[in-house]
Amino acid sequence: MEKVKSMEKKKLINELTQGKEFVNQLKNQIIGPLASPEECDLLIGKILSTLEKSISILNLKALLLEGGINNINNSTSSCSSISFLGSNNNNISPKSEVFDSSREKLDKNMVSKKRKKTQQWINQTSISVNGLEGPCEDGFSWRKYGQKDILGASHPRAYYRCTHRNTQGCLATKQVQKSDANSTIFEVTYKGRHSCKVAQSEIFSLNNQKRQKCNKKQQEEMVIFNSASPNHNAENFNIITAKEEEVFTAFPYPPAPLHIENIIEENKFFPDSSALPLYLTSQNDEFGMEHMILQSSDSDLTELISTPTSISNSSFGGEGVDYEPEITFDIEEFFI
DNA sequence: ATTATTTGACCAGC
DNA sequence: GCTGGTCAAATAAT
Repeated sequence: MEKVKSMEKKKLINELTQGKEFVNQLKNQIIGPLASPEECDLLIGKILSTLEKSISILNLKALLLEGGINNINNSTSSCSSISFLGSNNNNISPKSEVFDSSREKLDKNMVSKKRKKTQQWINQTSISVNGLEGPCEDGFSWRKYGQKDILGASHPRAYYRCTHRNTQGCLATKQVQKSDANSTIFEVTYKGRHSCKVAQSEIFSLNNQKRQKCNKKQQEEMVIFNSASPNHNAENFNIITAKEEEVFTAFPYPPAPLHIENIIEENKFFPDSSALPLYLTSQNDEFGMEHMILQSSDSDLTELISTPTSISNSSFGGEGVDYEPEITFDIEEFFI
């Protein structure tokens, strides 16, 4: 095990060193009087290749650590700003939903306005919309039922519930709020489980469509990239196939947005993911190194699923899935 | 006509 | 009393 760690560390250092070399060469090309577009293109291809390899090494390590998580977005995605956010809702009561029958206002169909403490789990995610008007589709159909200005927040919070609430009694809700720091990022908090079957089948077909699209795009990009950099065909091909075969859903190539909702949704259909984190955050150390930290809480019912942004609510994790408490993942630790 | 969104009011928790 | 979550009537969109 230690040997493997050492080898991976060497490989990573080697790749990054090469990348640095290529950047220096590119710099000389650009600054120099005889810069040729072909050589610049070649160097850019080399740099991208080394970065891809480095990221792959880090991601594979992360994947191994995550255990059952097979759909964590990678840092090369254009949604890289997405981060798994923690929740402080550990105090949510595990009590089942109980209405006070003494309340006069309650009739057969009326739901009490009383704040419910019955949220069973929360997915808090951030979605980079890359210029789109709103957050990524998550496969469920939602109906907006409220909007509030939140104290200290520059953007209002919108409240959505599942469209099938009335017809199927689906109690899933979500809150969407633009990030204060970056208005192109939406923080989406999911509460409750989807019990609607319509949504689940929609998600399944949506995910299949997205996966097919992604596959097709990957193939197209691969052809384009290979024809642009003939000297690196074999190298690049190896990277691509490794990702597709081993960690396809986690590491789309070329880097493409992977919505957190999809991640949770897919986990919904793969309930054997046994180590889903309650929250996953990223932070930078003094060297700018990004740390991915997976943490879980031993809160009774609150289950946070990481995204930055989207996933299958209802069975995400599902009943019977045990989360190990206080699992912390620091990617730098892998190399110690 | 039906469905979705907006928005002020209500309510519980702190 | 303040804040955040929800309701439901009014309004808009389809």
